[in-house]
Amino acid sequence: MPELPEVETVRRGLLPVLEGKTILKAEVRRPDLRWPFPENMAERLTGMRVLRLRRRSKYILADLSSQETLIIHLGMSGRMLIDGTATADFHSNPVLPDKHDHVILHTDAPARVTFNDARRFGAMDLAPTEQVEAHWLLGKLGPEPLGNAFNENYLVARFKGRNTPVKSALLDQRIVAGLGNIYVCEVLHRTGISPKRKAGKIGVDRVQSLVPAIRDVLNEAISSGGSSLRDYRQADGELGYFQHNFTVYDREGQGCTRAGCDGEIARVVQSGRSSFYCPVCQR
DNA sequence: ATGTGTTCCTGTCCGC
DNA sequence: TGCGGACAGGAACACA
Repeated sequence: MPELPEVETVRRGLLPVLEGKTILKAEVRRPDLRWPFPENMAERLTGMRVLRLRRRSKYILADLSSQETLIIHLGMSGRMLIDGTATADFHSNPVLPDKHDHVILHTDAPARVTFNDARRFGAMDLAPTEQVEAHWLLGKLGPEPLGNAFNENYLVARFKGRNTPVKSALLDQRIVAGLGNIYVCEVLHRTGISPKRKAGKIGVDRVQSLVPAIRDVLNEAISSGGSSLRDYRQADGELGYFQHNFTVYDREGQGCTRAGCDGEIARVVQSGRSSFYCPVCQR
């Protein structure tokens, strides 16, 4: 589920139960996810106040009162579940954890925040807040697509001379940090660029058109995710469930939605990932 | 340096 | 109903 808009949606959903709150207890129910958890993670979280809950690319960063920052990545299947918001539940009605509930934070919101990740491609680490940007997971990330450093001149320069398909280039987190398979497909459809076109061989004006398209798609997705935040206030406690009407993603065989285009959405595999596109209007 | 394929893990869905 | 295979929103890593 998590590309940038989903991670941002999750972050916003977590704000009321984490930011400014204290972690009363941390349950670490296995030693690792994609990588081993840091030494004594439970102890280093317990008693800490979350000063600020930030996002960098697809990472959620929780700055702690201990001057350490908790780095969270959701991988492919990671979810943050919130429950126990009713005081009575929190204190007296613990729910039996699911087998994929790996880390549980009890806060004084009061709330129980559960990191659930079936495939375990997610990650958690702790780093000094002052140096967190240089953490090995974050240090090589490109600019935020919604920030000022990501602009037309930048993208033109980064695409110049690249022989890789534009699909791969936009998935490269060193070029721009936060896009994933869905939104790259959507952006390319919106700009009429074939995912197979080499990044270095796209006209300057078309490369430039990618920048506002990326911003628009991400902002629209965040807006939709924001509205879906209401879901977790309901009984199941689910957070960040993202609904969106895709124009190409997962629409193989269906008609192209572009006005006046009668193409049929195709699927091709590029470096192991599915690309969905319209062979008629994407060139 | 750059480009591509493999790998980690579990769950779900689809055809036989 | 079971079984095998394909596939899944990520990205580090090994290798040409």
